[in-house]
Amino acid sequence: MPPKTARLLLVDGNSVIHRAFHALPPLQTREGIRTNAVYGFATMLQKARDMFKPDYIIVAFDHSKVTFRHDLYDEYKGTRPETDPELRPQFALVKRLLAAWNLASCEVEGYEADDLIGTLSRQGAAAGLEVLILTGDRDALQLVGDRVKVLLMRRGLSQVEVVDREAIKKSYGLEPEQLIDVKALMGDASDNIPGVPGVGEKTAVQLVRQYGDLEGVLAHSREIKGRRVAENLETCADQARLARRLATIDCQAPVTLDLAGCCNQPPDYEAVLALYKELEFHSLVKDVLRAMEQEGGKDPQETTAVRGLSLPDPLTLGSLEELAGLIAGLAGKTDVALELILNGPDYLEAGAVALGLAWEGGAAVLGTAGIQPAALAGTLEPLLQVNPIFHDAKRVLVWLSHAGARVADPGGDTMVAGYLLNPSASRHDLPELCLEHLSLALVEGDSPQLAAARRAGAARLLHRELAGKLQVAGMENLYRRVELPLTRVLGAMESYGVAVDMETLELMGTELEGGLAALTEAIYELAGEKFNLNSPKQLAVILFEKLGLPPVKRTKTGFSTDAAVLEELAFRHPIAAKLVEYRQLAKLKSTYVEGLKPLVNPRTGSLHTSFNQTVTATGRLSSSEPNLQNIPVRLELGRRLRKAFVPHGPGRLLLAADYSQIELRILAHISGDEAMIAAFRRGEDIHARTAAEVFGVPLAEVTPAMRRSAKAVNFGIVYGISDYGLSRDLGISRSEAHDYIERYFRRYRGVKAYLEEVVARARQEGYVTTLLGRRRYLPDLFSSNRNVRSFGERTAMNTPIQGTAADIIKLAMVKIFRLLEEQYPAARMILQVHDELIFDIPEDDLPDVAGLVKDTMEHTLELQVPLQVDLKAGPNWYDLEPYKE
DNA sequence: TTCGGCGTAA
DNA sequence: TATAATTACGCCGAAG
Repeated sequence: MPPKTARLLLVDGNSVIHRAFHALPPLQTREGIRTNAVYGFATMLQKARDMFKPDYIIVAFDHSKVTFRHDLYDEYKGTRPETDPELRPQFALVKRLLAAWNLASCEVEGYEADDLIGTLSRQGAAAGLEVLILTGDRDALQLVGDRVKVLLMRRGLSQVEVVDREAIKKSYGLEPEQLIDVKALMGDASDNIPGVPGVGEKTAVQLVRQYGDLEGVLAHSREIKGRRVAENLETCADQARLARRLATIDCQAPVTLDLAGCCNQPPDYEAVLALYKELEFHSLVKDVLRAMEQEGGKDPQETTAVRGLSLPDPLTLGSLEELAGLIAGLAGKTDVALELILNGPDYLEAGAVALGLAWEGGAAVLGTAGIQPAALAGTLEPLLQVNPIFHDAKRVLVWLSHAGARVADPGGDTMVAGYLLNPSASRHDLPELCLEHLSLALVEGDSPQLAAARRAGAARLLHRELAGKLQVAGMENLYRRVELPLTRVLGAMESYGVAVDMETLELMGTELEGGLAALTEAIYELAGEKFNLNSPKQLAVILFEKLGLPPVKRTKTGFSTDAAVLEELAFRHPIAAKLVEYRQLAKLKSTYVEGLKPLVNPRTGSLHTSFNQTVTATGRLSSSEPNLQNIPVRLELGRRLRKAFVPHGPGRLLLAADYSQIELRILAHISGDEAMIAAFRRGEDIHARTAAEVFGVPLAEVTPAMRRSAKAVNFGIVYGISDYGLSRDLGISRSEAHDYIERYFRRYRGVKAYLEEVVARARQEGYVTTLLGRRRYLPDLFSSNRNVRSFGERTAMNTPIQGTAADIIKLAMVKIFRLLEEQYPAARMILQVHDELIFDIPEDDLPDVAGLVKDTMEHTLELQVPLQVDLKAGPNWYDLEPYKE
C-alpha cells in the first residue's frame, strides 16, 4: 500500500458562516444571543473533519473591506448590503470556537479569504499535500488542480459536493483555470462586477470552450454570430479585462504555509464545553462528552468519577450497623445526598437494591437486597430528619415511609430544582441535568451499588449548582416553601390513594357493553356492512365513499371524522348520531372502566395515581397511571363513573373544595383592571357582568345566551384570544367575534394593557413569570414562523395566569397538609384537579376540616380580589352536595 | 415501537 | 394569506 498522502483542509470561514446563517433558522440562547451561524459553522466543520480526516486545517477569513481589488475598481462589491446585525457578532464567536478547538486561523490585511486559500493551496500542493477547500463559493472552483479539490456546500449545509478537475471538465468542458475567463465575460452581480452585456453563463462557457480564454474570445469577436454580442465584446473589452483581474484569485498573497502550526489536533475540551454550554449547543455538548470518554480511554466501570470532577471512592458498608454508625457521624453535616436504587419503576411496590450516600469529602454504598425494608427504614430515619438531598425525593420518601420510616421534608431535590429552572425541558433525569448544568457525563449502567454512590455524589454536586441558579432567578422561596414540601404532600396522597368500589365499576362496564352491542348492530345496519368502528380510517371510507356524505374537514392523513364533523353530518344521515353515541360509550368503557380496573391495587383496593411535579410547562401538576385529573364530569353518563370513587371505609366521606373562577380572579389581580376587580369585590357573577358590559345592558337584563357568549370570551381571554377561535366556539362569524373582543377590551382596558405588556416584556426578557416567580422561557416568540410566533404570544398571555393558579393551589396544599397532619391525622387529602382539592375524611371531622380547608385555600395568598372556594361533600365523587358551614 | 386521530379534564 | 384559544394523559388503529 502506498504511503498515505497528508491532507490539508482549507476552510473559507466567511463563506461557511454566511451559508450557515442563511440556511438555519434564527437559533438563539435564552438570553437572545443569535447563534445559528456559529452552530452551522461548528457542525459543518465537524462534518468535514469526520468525513475527510485531514491532517492539517486552516480557517481563512476576510480581513477588511478594502482589498487590492478596490484599488482596481472602486465599485467592487459596491452593491453588497451591510452585514446583518444578527450575523456580525457571530464572527467573534466562531473565532473563540476555533481557539477552543485548537485550530489555526488566518487573515491578512487587504486580502480576502479566497486569496489566502488560493495561496495556501498552491503551497500545499507544491509540498506534495492533498488539498481540500471547504466553501460555498463557486468562485473557488478555479483553484482546482491535480492535488486540489473543492468541497462545495450545496443546498444549505446538508450536502457537500467534491469537485475535482474531472468534475469540472464534465460539467463545463473546461479546465478550472478557464472559469476565470467565463466569469470575466459574464460578470458577477454579487460582487458588482459588470460582465459583457448579453453574455450569460451559457454563452460565456461556449465562447471560452471555443477560443480558449478571454483574449482568444476578444480576438475573434468579429467572427461571433449574434451582432449584439459581437458589438458588446468590442466595446466592453477593457471592462472584461478588468473583470478578469478582479475575478482572479490571488495566489501570491503574503502568507506562508506552516504545517507545524496547523495540525488537526484534539481540542481544549474544557474550553469547548464551556463555550457550547454558553451557547446552549446541547447536542454538541453530548458529542464532546462522548469524544472525551473515548479520548480518556478509561473503562467507565472501573471508576466512580463523573468526568471532570472526581467523586471520592465510596466506602462499602457491610451491614446496617455500619450504616447506623456512619449516619451518627454525619450528624453535623449539611449537604448529605441520599439515593435509593429500586428494582422497578413502581415505587409503591418495588424493592430496594442499593443505597448510596454522599457528603462533603466522602461517599458510601450499601447493598440492600437482603435487608428487611423496615430495618433499613429505621436505620435511615435519623438521617431523614436532617433533610438530605435527593433526586426525585417523592420516590425515595414514599418507599421509606411505606417501609415504616417517619419522613421529613427533603433538603433538596435535583429533579424539582432542574424543572423549575426550565419547566419546558422534556427530561429532568439525573444524567440529563448533569449534562445541562455541570457539563458532566454521568455514566450509568454499572452495578446498583456503584450507581447508587455515583448518583448520590452527582446529586450533591448538582444541587449546589441548581440552588445557586434558583437564587439568581429569584425562585428560592418557590422552591423551598412550595415545591420541596410538596414532594412529601404528593407522596402521601399517592400512598393513601383513592378507594374504588369495584362492584360499581363492573356494573358500569356491563351496562356500557350492552349499549355498545346495540349501537354496533345499528351502525352496521345503517352502513350496510361491518367494519372496525374504532378505526377513523375505515369509518371515513364508509361515510365519505360508501354513503357519499360530504367531507367537512381534513386531517394530515385524510378526512376527519371527529365529533364536530359528525355533528354536522347528523342532519344528513342517522348514522352520525349513532357514531357519536358509540364513541362516547367506547371511550368510557375502554379508558375509564377497562383502563382503571387493572390499576386498582388489590392490596389496598385503591387507585394510586402518580402526581407528576416536573411535567407541565406552566407549573401545574399532571396525573398518570391512571390520570385522575380527567375523569368525566360534563356529560351525565360519564359523570356516573364518579360513583365508583369512594372514601376509605364506612364512617368517612369525600369533601371537594374548588376555587371559583380562579384564573379570572388572577387576571383581575395581575392586570389591575378596575372594572374587573370591582366586579369580583361586589361578588358578582363575572360572566353575567362581562355580558352586561360587552352587550351594553343592565346586569338584570342579561340573557342566558348573552352570558354564554361572554363566558366564551372570558375563556378566550385567558387562553390568548383570536377572533377565529372565538367564532368557531360560538358558531358566529369572525367579524362578529372580532367585534365582541373589541367591545370586551373597551370595557376592560386594564386587561388589554396587561396582555400587551406581558408579551412585550416576554420579548424583552425571553421568559414570563408567575406571582411566585415561577418562570417559563418562550423561545417561540422569536421564531421566524408567524404561526409559531403567535403561539408564543398566546403562551406568554396564558402562562402567568395558569401558572399563578398552580402556585396558589400548591401553596394551599402544603399548608393544609401540615394542618391536617397535626390536627386531623385521619383526614387525608387525596386528589388535586388543578383548581380543586378532594379529601377523604371521617364524617365527624367534616365541619372542622371543611372550615380549615376553605379558609386556607381562600387566604393562602391575598390578592386584590377575594378568592372564593365552594365546598361539597358526600358518600362518593358523584353524589356531592353543597356543604354549608 | 411509534405516530396520528380522537376524546376526557381544568 | 389563512389562521388549532391554554395545559395535560390515554386508548386505539395503522404504519413501521
